[in-house]
Amino acid sequence: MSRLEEQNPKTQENGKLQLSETTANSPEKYADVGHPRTLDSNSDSADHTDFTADHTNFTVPGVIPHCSDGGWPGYGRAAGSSRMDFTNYQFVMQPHDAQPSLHQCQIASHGDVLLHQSSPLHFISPCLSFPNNSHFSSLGGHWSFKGPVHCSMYSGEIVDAGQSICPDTSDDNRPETNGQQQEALTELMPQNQMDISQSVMCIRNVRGEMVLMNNCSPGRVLQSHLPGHLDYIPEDTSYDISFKENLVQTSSLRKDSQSNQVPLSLLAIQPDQLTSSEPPGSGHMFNHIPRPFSLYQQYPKPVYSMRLVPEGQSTGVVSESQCDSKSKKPCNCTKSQCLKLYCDCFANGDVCSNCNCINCFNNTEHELERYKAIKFCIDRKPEAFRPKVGNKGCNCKRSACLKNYCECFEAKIMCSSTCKCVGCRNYKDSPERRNLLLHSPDKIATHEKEKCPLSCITLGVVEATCGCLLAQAEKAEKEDYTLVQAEKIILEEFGQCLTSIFESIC
DNA sequence: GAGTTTGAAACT
DNA sequence: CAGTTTCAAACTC
Repeated sequence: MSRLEEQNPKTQENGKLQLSETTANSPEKYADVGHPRTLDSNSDSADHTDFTADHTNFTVPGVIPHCSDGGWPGYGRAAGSSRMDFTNYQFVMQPHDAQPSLHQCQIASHGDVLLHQSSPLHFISPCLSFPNNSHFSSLGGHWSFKGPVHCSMYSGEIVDAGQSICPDTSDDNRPETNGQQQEALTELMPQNQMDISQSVMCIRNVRGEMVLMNNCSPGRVLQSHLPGHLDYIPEDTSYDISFKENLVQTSSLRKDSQSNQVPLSLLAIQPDQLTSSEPPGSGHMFNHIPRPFSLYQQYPKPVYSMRLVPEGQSTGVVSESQCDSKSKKPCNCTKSQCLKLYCDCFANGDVCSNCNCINCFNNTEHELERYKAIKFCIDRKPEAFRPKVGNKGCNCKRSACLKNYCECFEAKIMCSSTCKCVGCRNYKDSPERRNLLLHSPDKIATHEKEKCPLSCITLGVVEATCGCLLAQAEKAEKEDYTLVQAEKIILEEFGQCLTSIFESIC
């Protein structure tokens, strides 16, 4: 339930609000903008890439322009919004017939995303080999959404392209369990969906960030033999190396990698806003394991995290601290082996770390068991790892929904019509709730945030808006729009989204 | 820290 | 789907 709903209750029944159906982030609201999202990678549209004569430098018009002022003429400046800061960014490529140089960078250790059949968005992403017969079968040449974008998509669901970085299958250093692991992973993947075990995905997390994730084995070294590899390496960290490495691959969505065309949809990527969950030099910077998503606590550690909102601006959904892995509460499981949803770590897609659990299998040492447990949960309940709060509602009977037993209260949201609670006092005008908050200043701080008018800009709204913008970007690409034309329709779309949001607020 | 309460998850 | 059991977190003392 959105804050708008909370502010516009129709009736109150049995201590529970009956709410208006008109919301800023309702699926219906954006249903008309759920354009089919198809990137026709096979199309031979105009070459958008501008190469210099020596083929050593190129910029990607419409994707990540190399702007002299460090800015970006596209997103971020729309409708008077604060400009997202972009640093100069330039890809450097070698001629295709040049001896490929070697990049080495560690990439994510495992799969990060579990797709399930019920997910509104499915990828179709065959892996294709590079023309140089490299063992990298990278870069699905074609990707598309199987259906229209569901602008009301759940948090953490995949909303954008996934591309593959396929590891060296002859890697002798692969852990012995990898075969089993791959098998388990394969079992996890429904048909017609991309092979997440060998993939890089671009997803949007609950904070409105675009997050690329890949799925390789721990410590695996990716040796890049890309025909168009990156020589330009920022000084800072290898994260950016990884990012660019993958961005180049991700950018090469065409079957014909010689075309060097880059989908306009990659407009969403903002390289200088990358964040990483682990510090440089950690030696295991991407050593994390597959994890589904949840609304609270920790999220899949991104290999590359690209914010869609300017740094420092919250989506109003989850605070930074909530997402900080360091803030993850340790579990105390004793009987579940931390492989059931009783375990908060497991339920949140986290591996146990610094927990007090006993006989824990939710760790990197028991990946196979963990994979199977995840599969089991998803098989039984496809939405098992989806955000629960706001989608399911609580079922409290004795706590009046005013204690942390109540998931809604714990999540600092009011109960909604989706809840099945009895004797609920967790609604807007509840005297008990008000009294409780008055006597708990710490709770006031968090609960009162809900009253912020901007709180209606929920994750759903952000996702819907981003979906609309991406749809326009893809449309522009498909129809061979010029950069100016593309920017125009995207900005117009953004304006319409803002108008819709504004109208919803008012 | 031990015991109790609570509600979600798991099971039947 | 409903009822029961299991489980771990929240809470109380």
